[in-house]
Amino acid sequence: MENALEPNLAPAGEPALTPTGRAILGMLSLGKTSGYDIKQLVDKSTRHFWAASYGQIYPELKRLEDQGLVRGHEEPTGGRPRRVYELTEAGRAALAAWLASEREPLYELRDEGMLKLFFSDVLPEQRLANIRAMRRRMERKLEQLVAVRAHAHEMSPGPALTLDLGVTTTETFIQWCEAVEARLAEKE
Amino acid sequence: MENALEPNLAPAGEPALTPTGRAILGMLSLGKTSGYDIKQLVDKSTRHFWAASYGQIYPELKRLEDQGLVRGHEEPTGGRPRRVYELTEAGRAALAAWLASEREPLYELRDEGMLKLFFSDVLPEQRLANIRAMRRRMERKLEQLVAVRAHAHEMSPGPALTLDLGVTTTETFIQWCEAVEARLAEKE
DNA sequence: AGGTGCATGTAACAGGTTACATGATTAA
DNA sequence: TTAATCATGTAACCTGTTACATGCACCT
Repeated sequence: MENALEPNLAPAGEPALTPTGRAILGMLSLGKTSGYDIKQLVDKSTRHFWAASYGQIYPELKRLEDQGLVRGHEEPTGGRPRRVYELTEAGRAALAAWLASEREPLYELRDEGMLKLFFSDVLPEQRLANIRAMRRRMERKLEQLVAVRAHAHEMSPGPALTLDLGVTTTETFIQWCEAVEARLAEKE
Repeated sequence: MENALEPNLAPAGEPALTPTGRAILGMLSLGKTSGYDIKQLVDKSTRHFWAASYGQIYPELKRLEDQGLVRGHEEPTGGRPRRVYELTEAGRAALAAWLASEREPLYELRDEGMLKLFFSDVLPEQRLANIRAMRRRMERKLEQLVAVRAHAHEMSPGPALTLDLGVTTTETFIQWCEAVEARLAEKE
């Protein structure tokens, strides 16, 4: 009988963190910021493999503060309210514990383009168009990744490596599409 | 002002389909089966880019039947109940409409391994271990993909191409890991 | 007699998105 | 003055997973 642990069960004593909670702690390790800025940063940097919405970020920051992992204080910009958060010592420890944890990391992919390709025998005349559409999407993604990489010189190893991996796999995807497109177009 | 359409809004007259509903219609295009068999097939074939659980499949089959897109009837195996579904004409048309649709396909990725790499500057001594863990996971995935590919000769183009794309990108991922691991190990 | 696989289904939960509400600041 | 951007937050909704409940069939 397998003694299956719950995926997010914290290892004795450590606070339970949601996946988004972990991501937010990570973002705060890059410097103290507001919920709004976290969203901007996510959209610029990790969105291709980890997205987040305001509806998730703001409540999560509150929960993290309740757990003592982050500390927030008001830093209004003129009359415009602004709440800035930073990691506490406990938060930094929780972040390090996560990074060192050997628990199977969450991996979830839902790719409708691939699903369309999988079922493309039903409508073979659409197959080439589907692959072209997938390639175009990947080209857009590559463009954005490359645009961010333009700041590579100011990047530390973590983000730089992640970005490079993204670029490499995206390029492979595009090359595969090009090769298959050529093969399919030839047959016509 | 952008006139943003709801993602799943059906193009006038066509039945609204959930993402899982589309996947189920696709699976039924491969032949009539039961909910149980759909789950087995998904786990064997599309799970790396499109998973499904019983809790989703059974209610969805019922909804699809209510919409007239599939038709189910009892086909017990001895005393063991079994409900087998097949596409109706309307279902086949909905499937074709989906495959031909130019709506931006759903793409969702949540990869905690990448997130760990992104924040690895907080705990640089774990970086190499994180990358190794990612490579091991990808090697397991590749193994499963290759195992399915052993039946490639009996596969039609759709599944075969999808599988090939999966193998190609996974191999690239692994090669990237190997290269970076070598670079990091050298520095130590 | 007992374990594994076949087979169906539901209820509770978790996690996340979207749309909405609100309002200040800044640049055109 | 008006649009875009900064900034926070919530409620309703959607989608999906997990755990559970049930029971037959087959093999050892």
